[in-house]
Amino acid sequence: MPGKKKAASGRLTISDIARHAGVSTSAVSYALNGKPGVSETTRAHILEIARSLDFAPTAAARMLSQGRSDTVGLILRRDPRFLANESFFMQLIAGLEIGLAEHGRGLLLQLAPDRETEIATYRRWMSAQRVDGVVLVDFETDDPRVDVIREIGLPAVAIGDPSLTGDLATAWTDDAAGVRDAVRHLHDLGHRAIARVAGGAHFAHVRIRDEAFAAACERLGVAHAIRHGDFGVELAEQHTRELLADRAYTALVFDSGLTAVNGLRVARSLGVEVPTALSVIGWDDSMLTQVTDPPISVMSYDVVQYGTEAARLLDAVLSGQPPHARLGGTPTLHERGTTAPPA
Amino acid sequence: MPGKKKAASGRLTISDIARHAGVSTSAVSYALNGKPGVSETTRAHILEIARSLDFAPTAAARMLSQGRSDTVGLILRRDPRFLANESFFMQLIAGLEIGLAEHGRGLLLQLAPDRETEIATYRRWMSAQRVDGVVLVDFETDDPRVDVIREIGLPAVAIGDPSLTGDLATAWTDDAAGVRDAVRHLHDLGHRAIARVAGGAHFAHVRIRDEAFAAACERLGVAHAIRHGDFGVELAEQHTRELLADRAYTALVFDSGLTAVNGLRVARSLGVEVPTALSVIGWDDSMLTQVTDPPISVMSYDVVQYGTEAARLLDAVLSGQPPHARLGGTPTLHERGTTAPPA
DNA sequence: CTTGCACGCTTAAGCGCTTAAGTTGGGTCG
DNA sequence: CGACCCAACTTAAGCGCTTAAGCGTGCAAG
Repeated sequence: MPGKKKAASGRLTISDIARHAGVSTSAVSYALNGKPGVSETTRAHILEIARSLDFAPTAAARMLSQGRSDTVGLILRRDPRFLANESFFMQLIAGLEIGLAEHGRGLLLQLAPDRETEIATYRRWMSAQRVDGVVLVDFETDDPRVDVIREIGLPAVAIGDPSLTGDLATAWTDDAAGVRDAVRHLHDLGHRAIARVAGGAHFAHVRIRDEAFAAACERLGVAHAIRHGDFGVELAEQHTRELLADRAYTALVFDSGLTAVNGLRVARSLGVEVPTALSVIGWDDSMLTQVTDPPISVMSYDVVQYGTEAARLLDAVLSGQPPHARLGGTPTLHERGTTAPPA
Repeated sequence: MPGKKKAASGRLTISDIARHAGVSTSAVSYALNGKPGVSETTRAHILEIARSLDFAPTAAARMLSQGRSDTVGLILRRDPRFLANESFFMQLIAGLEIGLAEHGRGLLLQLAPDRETEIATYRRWMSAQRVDGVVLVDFETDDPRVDVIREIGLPAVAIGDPSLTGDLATAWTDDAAGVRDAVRHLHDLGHRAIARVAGGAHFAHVRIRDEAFAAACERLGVAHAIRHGDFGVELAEQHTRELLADRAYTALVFDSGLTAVNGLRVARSLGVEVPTALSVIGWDDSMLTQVTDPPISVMSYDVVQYGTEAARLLDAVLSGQPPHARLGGTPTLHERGTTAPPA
């Protein structure tokens, strides 16, 4: 009988495996971690025993001695009920998971009510070594997190435009190119007056789209207007009504799927037919924009893939590579039922 | 000058604090954890130093010596692109966070492609002590996880109907009561033939709603039918078309918000006016059902609150209380624009 | 004036791993 | 044939915390 000392009081440890295999704990450690120090036959023997006993090394002990937690943190700083409407984050999380899984890392998720709490949590995570790195989302202009993250030296990858993320490693999408495409397409259809119903102006990606939109319109000689809201439907609805009041614009470009759907409804309630009297383009592909009648033409890219790229970038940072920017996707126009030549 | 021995090579530890305060590390530990063993003045002194140095004890070291990880695991076993459409999960996660935060616990999130991977992850988490407990969602009839969780002794809280979760602590919503309400309301309006466009039949909550629906209809002498899909729009659309083909039913009750929205569109495309010729009720409140024209009447409850209750229940389990069931909410009908007396 | 004991603190052991630094024993080479 | 070396292990220290046990001290009770 193998066990002779400890009566297996509680949980399986590396020394239980060592005893069963008749070797020292360090041999087991070497074997388990694929490091040199044991012969191949011994290694196989140890692995077999570990497998048969369903052994997995205690995470905390590894963390403590290796100084790594194999965990990556993500803080979402939005109202929960809002978040739920943004399929973006769920897809992003899914993508992150895929990328993180490649190195066996887990994702620690946290919701924060405000910026201060978010930053305090990064500090706490850093000093407690709770995570090896973090993923930052929702960048604003002059985002305070850039400095904080550098100050505390927390490895991070930013999801946002490189113009906002300072010296952080950044996964980005070329929103500007997407906006240019949308405007060009509408122009090609014959539209000469296009308005943009945007999200919160403090979001940097909104500003970037704003600029690209204005620039593209001007280059093509298209009349244009921008209204800023907060990604909620109330403000977007108000802006849509205003923009539609004098029928000055023949196309509306929205900053989300939700606001586009709402805009479609508002237009119809005003007696404005889509797409014959008005073209509508939304942002971000989701079921939401596909179940309307007609289904909404949207700018979109593969968010899951984007998340995976971000995770890989973080992995590069964690393995010591200098931070750099990586393109995670370029939005393209998916034409469905809400884009057509103006009346 | 305080520091005299260690030149603070790397990270701040409890002994740095001890040195600064002129006490032993155990005194610091007692002080930090609010335990007896130090005088109040010493405690205040230590806390002040820790605060000023922005010290937080290394998570791994605490975990190792305490045998707890202060982390709770959640595995979502759904297609990412599907998940994104279910605002339910984001709201649930938000609620869980709120409840977990009450005891400083974090949420480790994982996506699993299939049941086997999910179960394997629970085993791994358990033997690695990666989490203190888990939250289980998406129960099926004869769910294999009930036995596995008991077998490995992983503390858990189930989110689902108590009839499915065996001896697990369970947070549930009284879906049956909600369905009864919906049927009664439609009956009161004058409807005498109601159909239900349901989600996947292997989901237990779908079965529970099925039974409550059939029972309620029979008690009231209402003709009824049920079609099972998969929570996707394709099947739901097909079923909606079939059910509407001979105008046998004057009301349709859907199992989600998405399918209800889609159903609304399908009805309209068939020339069936809502709510004059057809009443529609959806499930789960979300922006989605509010931006349609007319906005959809839904059965819903506070999912965030539900999540918080679940987290508190898990806390009870973790503190040794025997598992029990806790009602997290009862869906009620939010009447909006898609319910009216039949023509 | 002793005994006792509660208080406030320190000492030291231990949580379960990793890994640098030995320690063998067999093969190689001069 | 002895010196040497390398592969294959073991020993032991250390990661940073918690906590049981120990140890003076001061004060109340006997």
